[in-house]
Amino acid sequence: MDKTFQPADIESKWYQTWEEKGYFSPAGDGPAYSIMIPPPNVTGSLHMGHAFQDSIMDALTRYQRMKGAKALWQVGTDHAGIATQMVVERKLAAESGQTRHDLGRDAFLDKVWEWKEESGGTITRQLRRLGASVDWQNERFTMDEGFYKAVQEVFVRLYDDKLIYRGKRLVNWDPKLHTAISDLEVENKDENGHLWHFRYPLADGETTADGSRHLVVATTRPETMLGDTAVAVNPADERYQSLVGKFIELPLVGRRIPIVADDYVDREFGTGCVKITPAHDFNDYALGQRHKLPMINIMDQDAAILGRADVYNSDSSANDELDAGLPEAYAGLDRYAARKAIVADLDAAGLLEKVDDHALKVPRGDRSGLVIEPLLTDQWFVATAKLAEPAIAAVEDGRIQFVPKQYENMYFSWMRDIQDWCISRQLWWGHRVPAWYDSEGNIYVARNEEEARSKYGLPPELALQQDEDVLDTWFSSALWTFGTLGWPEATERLKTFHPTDVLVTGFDIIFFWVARMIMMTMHFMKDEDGSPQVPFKTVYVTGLIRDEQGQKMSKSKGNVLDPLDMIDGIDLDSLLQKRTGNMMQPQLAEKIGKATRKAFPEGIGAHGTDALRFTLYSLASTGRDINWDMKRLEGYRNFCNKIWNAARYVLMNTEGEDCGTGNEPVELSLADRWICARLEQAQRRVADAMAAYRLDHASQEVYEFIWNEYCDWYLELSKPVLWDDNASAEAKRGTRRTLIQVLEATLRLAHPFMPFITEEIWQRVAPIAGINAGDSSIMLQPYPCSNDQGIDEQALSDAEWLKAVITAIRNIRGEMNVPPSKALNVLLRNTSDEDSQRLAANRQFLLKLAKLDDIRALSDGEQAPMAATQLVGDMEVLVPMAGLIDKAAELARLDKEIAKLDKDIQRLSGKLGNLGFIDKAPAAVVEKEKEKLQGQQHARLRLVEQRGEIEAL
RNA sequence: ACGACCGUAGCUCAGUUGGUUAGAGCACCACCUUGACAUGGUGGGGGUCGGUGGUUCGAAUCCACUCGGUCGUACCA
Repeated sequence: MDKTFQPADIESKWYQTWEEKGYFSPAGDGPAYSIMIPPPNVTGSLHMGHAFQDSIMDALTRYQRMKGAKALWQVGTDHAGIATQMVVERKLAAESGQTRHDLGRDAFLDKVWEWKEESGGTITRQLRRLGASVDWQNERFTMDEGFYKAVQEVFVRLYDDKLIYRGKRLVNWDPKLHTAISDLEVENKDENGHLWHFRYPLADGETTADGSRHLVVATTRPETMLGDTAVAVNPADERYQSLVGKFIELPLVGRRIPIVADDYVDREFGTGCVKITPAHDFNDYALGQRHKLPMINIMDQDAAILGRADVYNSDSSANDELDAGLPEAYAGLDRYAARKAIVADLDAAGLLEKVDDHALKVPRGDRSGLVIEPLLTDQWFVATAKLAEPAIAAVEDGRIQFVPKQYENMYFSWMRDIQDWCISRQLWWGHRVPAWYDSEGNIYVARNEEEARSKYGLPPELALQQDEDVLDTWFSSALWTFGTLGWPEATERLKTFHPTDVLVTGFDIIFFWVARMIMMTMHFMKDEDGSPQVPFKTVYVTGLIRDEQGQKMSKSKGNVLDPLDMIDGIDLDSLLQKRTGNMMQPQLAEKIGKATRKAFPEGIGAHGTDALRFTLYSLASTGRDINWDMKRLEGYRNFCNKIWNAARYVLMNTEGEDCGTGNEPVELSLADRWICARLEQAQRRVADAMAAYRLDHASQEVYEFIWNEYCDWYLELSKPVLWDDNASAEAKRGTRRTLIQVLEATLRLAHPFMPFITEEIWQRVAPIAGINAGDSSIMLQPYPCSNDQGIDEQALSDAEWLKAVITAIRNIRGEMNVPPSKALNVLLRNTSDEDSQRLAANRQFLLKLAKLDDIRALSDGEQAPMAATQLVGDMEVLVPMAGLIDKAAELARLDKEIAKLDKDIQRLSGKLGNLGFIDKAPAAVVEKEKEKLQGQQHARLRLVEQRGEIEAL
């Protein structure tokens, strides 16, 4: 074995072996356990957040698999409609200057599929590098044929159940992407704008209460005034009460629009008069519905002003009565150009009262970054109210539980105020809406055209045209848990693995995905008795991985870390290239380059997958964001190296030796019994941590056990036995057996967290430990679990004594600057019978680990030489000072100890002097404090005595 | 504005129902290349647990207020 652990040498080898042998497929007769991977974008690449979540899922899956479960980690990818289409469009533009319209729908889709084939391997390659034990044989893609079938099925059934409808409604329109997007895809950003105040002339010679001939309205979006269909005031506002029902002469357009009264209007804000544009503002739309106002759409798909408006009644039917004419001057102008022109024209007409600076929230599309335009369009919607009810109930009654729990509130707050979900997208890449139209616009929804004809009894000669739109990507991912398992077929997989056990995901997609999955699943998946099935029993919500400064990682900030770079390492030049090459905003490159050079002057070193994973687990306290820390990654790489070297030591001492695995007689030392007891404890703690989804605690326990117990103490304690020519064969055998068997079990304990290194070592260790595993794998071995026999408490407390004596001597050495090379003669004073027994049983350990020539108890009445002292309980550990220890230094050391005790004694006696404490605290607590005080006082007495003797020297 | 979460050592984080001297890793200081490991060993220093007030015999932990940060929702045109 190499002297240092080289992860690159072993990782791909083992992954390939596991995959080839089919170890990732669910197997056995154990209880089913399943996790669905949140499908990453098929053409994307994994970021740290994926690495985090996937590492967690893999640990859970490997853990359950080893515990005997028939474990399935379902893998797959998402077609990511808008994102993927945008990438291919950009690529097309760069390569040939063409748009998708130049190519046409079919040819364009071919291009997308080509791109998917080309880039789709990135994600799966990365998953393999992370060690993900996913079931590759059943990998799914949201656009594969079977999945499309599920999507169509759901659409048709929901339509037939009247839970999907088509309607002309106000939606968030992205003028760049030319598609509707959902509320969730809109980000509201604080921006500085203006508030324009316009004078709207009153019609028919009316005047306000104070004699003015116009009303003043304020707006942040002047261009929408072309579509105004009312001015609203508060019904209780006496300034305008008399004008309600009267009319305004809309400037520039000349339309007569009514003045209406509505509680929505805040009397205090601005002038208390609001212009109402139902076709271009959500609040106005709602108000328009209440007052049955017509809706006048003045913009096209690019958000440019139309020459003629589209006019609708409040029920969305076409309105032929109102004049659809718009001023020619603005036709074809972009909304911002139109804004400028309209403001100028109103100003020229003397109708601009004032312009104020105004901070406002601007809705921007999360993909395009453009300001979203509320636009009246025909779209498909899911009526969510009915679907939400059972979905809320499932979380309320605990059939689905969020970890951590606080996210349930987030879920409830959204679900209880849920809006209908706009599911159509004006894209080409996605699941095409399974609806057909005849020339009159009648709608026929079916799985295909044929079915549409038979279902609706349409004559063969009637021409039908399929809907051009595709469905929101989240519509298909909402079916992920059951769609991946074969639904709508009643497959064996579906029966076995649904409902799934746990969903691991980020809080940012609770609304996008989690909530919708719950709604869809509960509507379509039923038990035999007809009660709805939940998609998963637990939702484990992870936090975000941020950079060292707590900033979100993003491409434009240039602070993104690629998990593979943590694993393989990357030199500075390549990292710079990666971060600044091919940027959407090249002007940021310099700044990013500088920051990158500063953060990674040497690039990034290789750390290996196991170290990366272990770091992620150690930071995985539930639901909390993580500020990524390279130093911790290094620490856990060192941990891997520690394991590697511990194994080297064990192998050196056990390979080809008699390890007693054939049930030969053995003699077990205290160390042997102790490490077994500690292993038992560690197993219990890991099991508890896993049950509570505390992977940070689980990994911490593994770390502590391996490094601080097994390596720091047990391996050292094994040396005096193995290297002692006088030790019995039984003793050596017992130690070898313990060494190898504890290591073997520990590897299994650690395997879900660090799959590669544990496999590599285990393959060599297992046969020596007496396990006949053939060419099997650690990942198929049973997980080490508690033996139910109770823990060897005697061994634990004896070992504590042993460690305390050794530590006491080391402490004197350290503080007195006694070189480690100098062997000591140590005396023990005031020993109890137990101390004597422990001394006799562990003499060799003490001599070796504390580097002693000799250690013995003082006999009765024997005078002790001048010595430096440490206490272990009541026993004094004496290191004679002659020639070694300087008087002043020992006095100083004792003073420090005494001061420490004084502080503690003061605190304890204060506590015990408090009558309230004596009266009210539980007797056991009081008793404990009393004992503590006594012990400390005792200790202090001895040290003071000792100090006096030394001072008198 | 409302709500949630967070604020513990220089840094990144633990600290489940209130009860040893508040822990870990990294960083720091001193010593040590000893036959698994210098990606190491041994010893050590370092925190008034954001602040104030309260409940309690006892508060990092519970309550109120407050400051700072993150996120979400709602926003008035």
